Amino acid sequence: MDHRTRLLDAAERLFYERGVRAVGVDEVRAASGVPLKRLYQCFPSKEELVVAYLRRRDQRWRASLAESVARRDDRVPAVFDWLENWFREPGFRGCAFVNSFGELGATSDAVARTAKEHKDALRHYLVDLVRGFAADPEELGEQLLLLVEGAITSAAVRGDFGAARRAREVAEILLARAGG
Amino acid sequence: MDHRTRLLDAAERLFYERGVRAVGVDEVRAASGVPLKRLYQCFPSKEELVVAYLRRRDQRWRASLAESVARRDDRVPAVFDWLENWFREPGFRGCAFVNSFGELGATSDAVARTAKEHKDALRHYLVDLVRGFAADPEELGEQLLLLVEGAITSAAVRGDFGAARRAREVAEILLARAGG
DNA sequence: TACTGTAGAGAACGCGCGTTCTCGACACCA
DNA sequence: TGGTGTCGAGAACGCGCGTTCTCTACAGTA
Repeated sequence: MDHRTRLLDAAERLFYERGVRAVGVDEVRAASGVPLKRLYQCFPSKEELVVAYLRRRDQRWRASLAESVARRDDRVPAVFDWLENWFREPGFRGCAFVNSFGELGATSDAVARTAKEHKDALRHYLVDLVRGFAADPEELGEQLLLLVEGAITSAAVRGDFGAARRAREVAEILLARAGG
Repeated sequence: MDHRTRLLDAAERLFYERGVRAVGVDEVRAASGVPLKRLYQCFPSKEELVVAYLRRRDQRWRASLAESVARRDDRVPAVFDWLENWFREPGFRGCAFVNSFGELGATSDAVARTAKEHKDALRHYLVDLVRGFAADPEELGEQLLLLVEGAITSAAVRGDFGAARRAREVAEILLARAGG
C-alpha cells in the first residue's frame, strides 16, 4: 500500500473519530507509519491533508450509497435504509462534511468549499434518482435532501437511529404525491 | 453589565463565528474587557465557558422561536418562516450545537450532552406544538424536527436559504395529512 | 573503495494554547 | 498614617501544535 493511501486511511479514521483540530499531524504520522518528511511531500500542509481526506470520503460515501441503492427496485426508500445501516455502524459520529464545516469552515475556504461540493453532489444524485417519474425532480430531490440531512443530524446528535425510518416514511408520502 | 454577561456575549460571538478551538481564552478576555483572573473565577475552565455559552444560546434561541411562533395562527409554517429569517441574518453559520458537537463532542461529554439537550428540547417543543390537532403528535413532531434540521444544515453548508421555504412546503403536506 | 543522492528518524523551532503566578495600585478601616 | 485585603494587568509556565532541519545509513555507480 502506498504512502498516500496509508496517510489518508489514518487521517480519515482519526479526523472523523475525534475532529480535525483534536488530531495533530504527528499522530497521523504515527498511526500511518509514514515518515513525517514523506507526509509533507504528499500533503504540503495539514489543510491539504484534510481536504484530501474529505474528497476521498466524499467519493467513497456516495459510491457506497449509489451501489447499494442501485441493487434495489424501490430506490428512494433504499436511500434511507442505507442511512440506517450507516448510523448503526460503530463509531458513527454524523456527517464528516458538516462536522468539518462547523469546525473549519470559517477558517478555511477550501474546507468550506469541499463540504459544499459534497452536499451539492448529494443533491444532484437525489434529483437524478427521481428524474423520470417525478413531475418536478428538482423539487422532490431537494425535499429528499432535507430529509437525509435531518436524519443524519438527529442520528448523530440525539443518537436517534430511528430517524432514518421516519425520514423514509415522509419520503414515501412525498413519493406517492409525486406519482412514484 | 456584569462580568459573566460580558464574557458570554464575547464568547458567543467568537465561538459561533469561528469555532471553539479557533478562539483562545485570551481573545475572549480581550473582546469582553474582563480580566483573565475574573474569567477564571466565573468559569474555572474553557470547557465550562463553552457549556455556559451553549446553554444560554439554547435558551435564547428557543425563546425567540417560541415567541415568534406564538404570535401567529399558523404555527407550524411560522416555525419555518422564523428559520428563514435566521438564515438570512448576517453571520449565520449553521446550528451552534451541531457545530460544537462535531468539533468537541468526541472530546467533551459535557458539550455532547448539551447539544443533545438542545435538540431534545427542540423536539419536545415541536411535539407540543402539534399536540391537540395531530393524530400522533410524537410522530408529526419528529417529522418536523427532521425538516428543521435538514433546512438548517442545507442553509449552512450549501448556503441555500430557500431550504426553509421548501421545508415549510413539506411540513404543510404532513400537516394536511395529520388533519391540521 | 570513494562519491553521490535519497531516505528515515527524530530533534529543533517558533508559536499559541489553557492556566497560574507575580506584582503594583488602590480602597478601607484602626 | 500604617496595615490589610482586593483588584487588574500582564508575565510566566508547560505543553502541543504545524513545520523545518539535521544527522546517519545506505544503495547505486565509477
